[in-house]
Amino acid sequence: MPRGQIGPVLRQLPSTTLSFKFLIMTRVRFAPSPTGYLHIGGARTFIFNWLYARRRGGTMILRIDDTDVVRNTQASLDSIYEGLRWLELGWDEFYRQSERLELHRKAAWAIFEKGHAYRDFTPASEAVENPTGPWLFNPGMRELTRAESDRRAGAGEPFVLRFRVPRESRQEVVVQDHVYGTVSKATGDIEDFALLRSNGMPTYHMASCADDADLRITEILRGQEHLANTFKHVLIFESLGVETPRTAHLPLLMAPDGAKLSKRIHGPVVSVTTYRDAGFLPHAFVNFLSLLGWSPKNDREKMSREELVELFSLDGINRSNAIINFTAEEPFDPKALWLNAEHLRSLHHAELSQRLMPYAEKAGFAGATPDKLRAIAPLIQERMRLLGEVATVADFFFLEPRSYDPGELIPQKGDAAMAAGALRKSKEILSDLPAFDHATLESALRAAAADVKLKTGQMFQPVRVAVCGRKNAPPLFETLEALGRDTVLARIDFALGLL
RNA sequence: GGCGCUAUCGUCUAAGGGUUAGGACGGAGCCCUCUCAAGGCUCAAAUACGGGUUCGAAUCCCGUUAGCGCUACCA
Repeated sequence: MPRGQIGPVLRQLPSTTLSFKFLIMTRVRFAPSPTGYLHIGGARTFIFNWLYARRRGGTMILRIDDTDVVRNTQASLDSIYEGLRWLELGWDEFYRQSERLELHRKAAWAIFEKGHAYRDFTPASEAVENPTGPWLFNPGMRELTRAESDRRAGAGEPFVLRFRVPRESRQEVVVQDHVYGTVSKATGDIEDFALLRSNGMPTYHMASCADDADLRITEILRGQEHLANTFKHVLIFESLGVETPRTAHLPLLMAPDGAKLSKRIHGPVVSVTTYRDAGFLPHAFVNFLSLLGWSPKNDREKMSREELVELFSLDGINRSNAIINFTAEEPFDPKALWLNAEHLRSLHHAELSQRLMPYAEKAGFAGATPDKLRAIAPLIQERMRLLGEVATVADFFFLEPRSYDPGELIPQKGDAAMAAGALRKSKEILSDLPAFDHATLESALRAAAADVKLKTGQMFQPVRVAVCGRKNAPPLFETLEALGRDTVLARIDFALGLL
């Protein structure tokens, strides 16, 4: 069983007595069903729950809602763990609904015993549709006497256990949602939903409510798609005789076309692992998602995990859906990219190089070590938006530039002779320099440029291209220093051979 | 179809009766500069529509339109 580590924020909180904690302790849960990969909407729901739990000094629970045996897959479960672990947030308690079925069934039959549920023997194939309004219940089943119901069940006839939604008088089910305020629905518009399937498995509604009650969940933060379900849940909680947890429904994350995010339609961009593989920093990703549907209301954008915890409040959650921007060419929201770049820039060189290692290896940088990456970290840190971009930003530190266009060596308003002249002069100067640090290099090369009457740009470009294989690169002198004299001279020789 | 929810720059959002409707990303331009970045400055860009209420509406009310969700023995 995977364990989430408890974040440092919780450990910093003052400890309270057990009984005091028990009374006010906030308990929230993220309850994915393992029927697909972890997508960014799910990740955001997890993050909001986590932030709320940490803010309140409460408990974050991961509960796998796996009551749909037909659609559950191990691959999906693995993908959820993988995605959540990458977030580096952790969780405090873990449950699987499939291990708690007896609890759910007991709750369902308790509702039945109270007369708030009934057996429906209508075969699934005979379900009737109501073209003019909503389907509410199958005919003849609500009225079955208890004796008749018991007899048919005893005879082995399959049935679904349904909640008996009150229909005698007009009633309203009222929900006080933290985000959407007072929302109500007439019982006349709520169908007799299922509690137990004919195979004896609890439905989502039943399992979810029974577990929320048993786990003493205090607040439910979940996607807005569940807002309409909440009326059913209130009915269940009331029938169970327990208090309904307070709900806060989150506005949904949508695709740029306003449609629901879907892997089938929108591709891998909706999967959390895509962000990881591209080189997002977990806390930058958390920061980005936290800003979708929530605002600290003080114009803060870049926030550390600790700042997010400190600032998080249910009051800052919006009611309208948020669009996450991506295109076929650019799979990541520009703001996500910007935030990641911001967080990348504030990393210590040691941590940056550590985080860079796997991406350097993936890029095939043979000599890449944490030490070497650390040495070049200051040169590439503000030139990357994603860790994966190390492949294109730092290539020449590890691989010999050989395939560039020799024309690139020729500076503005110059010719091959000028480029060759600049390179020869540089080679001469660089060979004799007593030291090879960037300050020495800079003054020497500037003096050399004046010496041969070249503008600095005309002098430096040939060297830069010879050494980096392209015109756009990190600062020249620091780069030369990092590469070392032998490599630099060899590359200048190679370039001279191209001219 | 029925029910529920939502509507501020392209996107994320702030303002909850009185603001030149603010910020950020992205875009454009300028500056800095050995290139690229980063940074600094500037510009363009929004209250869906129609009615009310009010001295005054992005803000409150009604309607329209649009979008989203629920309407399963999925979650």
